[in-house]
Amino acid sequence: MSTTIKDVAYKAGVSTATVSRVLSGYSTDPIGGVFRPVAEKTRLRVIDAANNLGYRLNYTARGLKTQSTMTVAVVLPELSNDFFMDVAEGIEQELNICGYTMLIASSLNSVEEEKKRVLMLADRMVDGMIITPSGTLGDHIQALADRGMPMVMVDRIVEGTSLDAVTSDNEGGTFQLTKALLSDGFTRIAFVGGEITYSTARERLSGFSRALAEAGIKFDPSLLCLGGMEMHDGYEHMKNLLQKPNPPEAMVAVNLLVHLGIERCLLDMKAKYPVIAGFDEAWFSPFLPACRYTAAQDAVGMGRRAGQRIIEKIRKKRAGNGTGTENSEERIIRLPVKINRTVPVMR
Amino acid sequence: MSTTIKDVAYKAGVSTATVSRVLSGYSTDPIGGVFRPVAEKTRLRVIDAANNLGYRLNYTARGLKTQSTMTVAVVLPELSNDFFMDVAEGIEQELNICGYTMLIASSLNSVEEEKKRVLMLADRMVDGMIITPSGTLGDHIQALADRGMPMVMVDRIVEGTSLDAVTSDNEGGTFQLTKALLSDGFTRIAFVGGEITYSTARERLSGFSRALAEAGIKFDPSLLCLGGMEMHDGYEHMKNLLQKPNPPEAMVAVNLLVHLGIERCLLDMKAKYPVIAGFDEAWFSPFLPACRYTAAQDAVGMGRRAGQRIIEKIRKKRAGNGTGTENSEERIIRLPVKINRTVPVMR
DNA sequence: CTGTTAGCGCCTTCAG
DNA sequence: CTGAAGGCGCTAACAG
Repeated sequence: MSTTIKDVAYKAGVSTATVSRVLSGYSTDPIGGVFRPVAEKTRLRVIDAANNLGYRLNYTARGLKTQSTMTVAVVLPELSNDFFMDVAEGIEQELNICGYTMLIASSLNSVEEEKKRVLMLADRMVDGMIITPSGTLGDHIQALADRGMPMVMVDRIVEGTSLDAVTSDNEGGTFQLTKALLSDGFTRIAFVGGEITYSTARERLSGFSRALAEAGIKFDPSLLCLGGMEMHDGYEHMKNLLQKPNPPEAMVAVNLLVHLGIERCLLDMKAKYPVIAGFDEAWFSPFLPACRYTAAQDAVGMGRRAGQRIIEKIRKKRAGNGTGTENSEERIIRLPVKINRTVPVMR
Repeated sequence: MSTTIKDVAYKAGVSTATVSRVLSGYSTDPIGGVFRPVAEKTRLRVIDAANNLGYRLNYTARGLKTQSTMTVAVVLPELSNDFFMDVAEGIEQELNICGYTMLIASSLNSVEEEKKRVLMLADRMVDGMIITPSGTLGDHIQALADRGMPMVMVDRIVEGTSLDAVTSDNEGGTFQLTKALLSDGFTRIAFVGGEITYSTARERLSGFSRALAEAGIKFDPSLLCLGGMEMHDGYEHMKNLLQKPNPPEAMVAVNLLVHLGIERCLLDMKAKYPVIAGFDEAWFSPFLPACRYTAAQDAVGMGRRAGQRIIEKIRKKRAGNGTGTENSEERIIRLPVKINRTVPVMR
């Protein structure tokens, strides 16, 4: 097969141990990083031999020995979703800096699939795992963490687990979004979408309620349109609202997809536009006729933080002390979101 | 550490060899699939023991022995791009069916990064690789393939390699897109965007030219705005076009991002809209004021085909005969694209 | 400073 | 039908 450490050893006239030493001792690899005592001329001979033979270190084999594969697994709910892919991009950036590789899988927003994928990945001897849980149940996640797998959650949080997490200030963001609408003079404000199995949705709803409460508004329950995080959910909710005697003047959309569904429905129905304040932002937000405010998340930043976090935990684990679950730092990082007023072009 | 085959063997009162046999012999795993002679009651004892101990097969270790890790690597130019993520989704679906796991990495559209990532992944002992090349040079790709790595290209093609590929009918799609504009009566049609290092861009340009030629139009070279595949490229090109004495009446955008840039520019400049026919389609296409036609690619389908293809090659390789590069079937699969007329809402 | 010796967890002849 | 033994490619003591 491929050329191995043995071939290099033979060609350089040294033992495999020596080859291994120069390979890991002098590498910029974060795993070793320490200077290993190998005579300079021996070292050069080895390096030469390796280059001539086109030798490449086999990480799988090394992993078997060192119990570390320099890979971390990422389990996301969907791949074809800008938001999660920005998160993934951030994670990859950070991992890459430290020489880690990212293994990615999608849970398709199903807890069952998630379980399967998580196990599959764990079987691949990954060093750690970053996950956006698809449900309210985190038993399988917690179980893995308890077995010693470094883990961090990103975006969505499962309460009752002891894992670290990186997410956005969902509550605060929605609070501000709602307040912006209020100070524009709107009072009949609907809240649209939100799968309450996701922490993000719950937190956003909570921010909305608080803003209304603080403003002393008594809320019309028929304006609470919970359920769903997808485009068609927004569409359906909007359709229902339009059929009511007294539709809202403004609305808060739980996320971008729901926001888009609403916009699309308004188009189709040729409805008089209510104003929308939507969580998430996209470069095409200005194209959306009803869009007035957006809450921009730093998805890439979230990914990066999650990446840093998992690396910390992996290192801490290797250094000896447990899974790092017991660290005293704040366990949940919440990144601020930025409220923007959409430039009202071409209404 | 984790429970191993040894523990299971001990608990079941058999040898590790026997455990291994039931594990791989009876598994639905495509690797083995063959019946191995183990007495039914022994088999059950082993299975029992494994379950009790919560045993999980270590794929890394197995890989070392079998030279097969049941993982395939996917190298894409960007992660935060709907199109490529749909492709990835398709790949994952197909791989998953056969028990393979997907390792993903992004080349950031840089050949240098691509090289690094490709090698990194190869060092992880992946069974095969699917790649969307970032450049015109495919030496590193071809080299890997020659070393026996099953590989297939997706979306973009590097000529001069002997690899299989799955892509869209870029030429035909753009041809039709252009023809649609022509039959609407437009004659001054610009072609905007297109990194000629990418086969997709070259093919699309070629389809455009053919349509014009067949219609007997003599083309104004100032309407050829080559370069770039990103939003800002579309923006800049449009800006330039608007400053010319005689801007186009219609335009073909090389892809979605460029299309969006154009739209955005038109908005900002409050320009009288030319009509756009754009390669790629999105659910928000109807929101784009200038959009008249789209060419929808089946990205998920492309991914699936690529997934199937790589699995075939991996199997063929294992079955004995080389890399499968020499198969007689058509090497390049081109999926048809669908031309749609955008419903002209709210202009 | 360097070579020898054991494995990491699993699979696979080769004998029974 | 099953067990013993050797090895995949690499690293980690332990001796020199």
